[in-house]
Amino acid sequence: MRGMALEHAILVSLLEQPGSGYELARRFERSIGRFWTATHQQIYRVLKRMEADGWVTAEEIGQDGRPDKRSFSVTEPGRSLLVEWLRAPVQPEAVRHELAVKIRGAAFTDAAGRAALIGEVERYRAEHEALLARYLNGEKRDFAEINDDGQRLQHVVLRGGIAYERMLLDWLDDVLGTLRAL
Amino acid sequence: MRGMALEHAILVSLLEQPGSGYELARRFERSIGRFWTATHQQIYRVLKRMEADGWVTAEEIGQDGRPDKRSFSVTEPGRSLLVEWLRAPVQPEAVRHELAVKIRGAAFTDAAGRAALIGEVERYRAEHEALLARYLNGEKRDFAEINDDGQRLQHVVLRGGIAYERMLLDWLDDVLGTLRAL
DNA sequence: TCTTGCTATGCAACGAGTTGCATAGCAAGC
DNA sequence: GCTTGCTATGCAACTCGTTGCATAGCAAGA
Repeated sequence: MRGMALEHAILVSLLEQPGSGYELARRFERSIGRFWTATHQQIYRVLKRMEADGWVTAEEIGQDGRPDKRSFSVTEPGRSLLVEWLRAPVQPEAVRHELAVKIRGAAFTDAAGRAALIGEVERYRAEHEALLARYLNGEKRDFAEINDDGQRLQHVVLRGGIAYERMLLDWLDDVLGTLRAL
Repeated sequence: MRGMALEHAILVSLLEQPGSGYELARRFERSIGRFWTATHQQIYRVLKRMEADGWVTAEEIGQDGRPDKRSFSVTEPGRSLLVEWLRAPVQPEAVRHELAVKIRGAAFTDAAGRAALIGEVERYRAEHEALLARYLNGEKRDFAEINDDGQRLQHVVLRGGIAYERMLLDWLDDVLGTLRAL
């Protein structure tokens, strides 16, 4: 019961909306992926274990014109496991900020190397600018009117993503200024 | 040459200042740990591999009154490996934000569960408030006067940490407001 | 004297995450 | 007709990170 965190993200996602492994993988590429990444291989593997443990059940759904799928729902034991986990302390996150390592590493390269890094930071910045635009777009689309608590909670998490991206863009400008002034 | 990222963080740290595995582990608890976490077991294991690959060399240092240590420095091949890596694109980070999962999970628990989560968020907030205070303190201590490029780069990374913590505290207030209003 | 804590190093087992590959049917465009 | 791409599922091998444990000397305080 240590790591086992993908399980919880899957339980939340399936409680919000039952679905197949494939559908889950797509959600992890979109909304859930903002705060928890996972590949389809990982999801199928964990889903199988969760099914064996009785936290989720699958329903076979025959589709015409495309392969059958197995739609998963959360069982009562699964739900109470999640509720229990919600009460547990938040574990300190494992930080892994590659760009920060590169920036400190810039002290040990030459002018050409620093110029290349500046280019990389600019590219990275453009990516995150586009990401912020997508978030803001999604916010307008999905949260124009708020109807229930689930939506309110999804919205506050999205606001976190937006705040993060804005902070990041400001900091990247600071980084670019610093690198250019060396 | 895929993940292999702890290696780079170690190279940067050893270029900034040679040191033993133990000293590195302490640095990863402090400054480097702000953007890259690693345990001493991991560090020793990787250091051994890096030594075998010729990226670092060790010098035995006998100390009186405490165990001998092996102080590591970066070799020329190690340095050029780092410089090469600096030019490579920044990989997209694997996000893993447990608190966000819990917040969305709060939709599926009762009032008591939500109250417990609020308590957890408050505790988490207090932790990060203390962390911000430490960062600001370290900034005053270490960057009152700036003498070289290395310091300038370390400072901009620290400013990133400070900006992150400020953003996080604001967002946690938003989260607490949202949870209390449910 | 005994215990706690710090420096200093490391092994072994396990669990989680990544990468590459494989299958299979159907739809859409060239 | 052929290729590309999407839905849908999964295995196998590997690497990375975590956890628990072990050793050993010295310092400081109860």
